[in-house]
Amino acid sequence: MAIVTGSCRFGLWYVHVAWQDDLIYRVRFARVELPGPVPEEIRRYCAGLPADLTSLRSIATEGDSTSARIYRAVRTVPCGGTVTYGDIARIVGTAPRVVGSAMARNPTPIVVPCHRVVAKTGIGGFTPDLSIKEALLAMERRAPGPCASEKRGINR
DNA sequence: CCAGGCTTGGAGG
DNA sequence: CCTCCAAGCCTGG
Repeated sequence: MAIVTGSCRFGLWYVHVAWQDDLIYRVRFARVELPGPVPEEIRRYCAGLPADLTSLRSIATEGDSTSARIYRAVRTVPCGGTVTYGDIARIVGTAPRVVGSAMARNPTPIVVPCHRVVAKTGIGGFTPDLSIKEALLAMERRAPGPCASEKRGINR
C-alpha cells in the first residue's frame, strides 16, 4: 500500500504528515491544509488529548548515523519534559551544534519531539516558527493534556 | 570540499 | 549582568 498524506490542525498551523501504517516519513508545519488523514495518535496530540506518540516509528531514527542516534535520544525525552542541546550531545557523543543542526533538519517533528530540546540559556530555536515550539511546550505542560497517559514529575 | 548551524562555556569589560 | 569568541563536528550543496 502507498504512502498516505494528510493534515490536521494545530492552532493557526496545519500539520502535514506523510505516513504508512505506524511509520512516519515526514511531518511539517504549514499554513495551508492538506486534505487527507493523519495517524490517530498525531490527531489526538494536536487536539491536546492524551496521546502516545511512542507507538509511532519515524524514518529519522533508522540507521546508525549520528543524526539517527540523535533522533533516537530525543525520542527518550518524556512528554512534558525538556533537555538541552548539550545534554543530547553528551549522550550521543557529539557537539551541541551538531544537535542543533539535526533538530533544524528533523524530518518528523512531533514524532521526534525536537521541541523538547532547548538551549541552556533559553528556549532555543524552531523552524518554521518559534511560536510553534512555545505552543507545543505549553500544551504539554498543561494538564490534562497529551501527556496525561505518561505524566508525572520531570518538572523542576 | 567547505561554510554554516535551533550551542556552549569561558574571558573580559 | 552583558557582549564577544572560538571550539567542535556533521551535513547539504
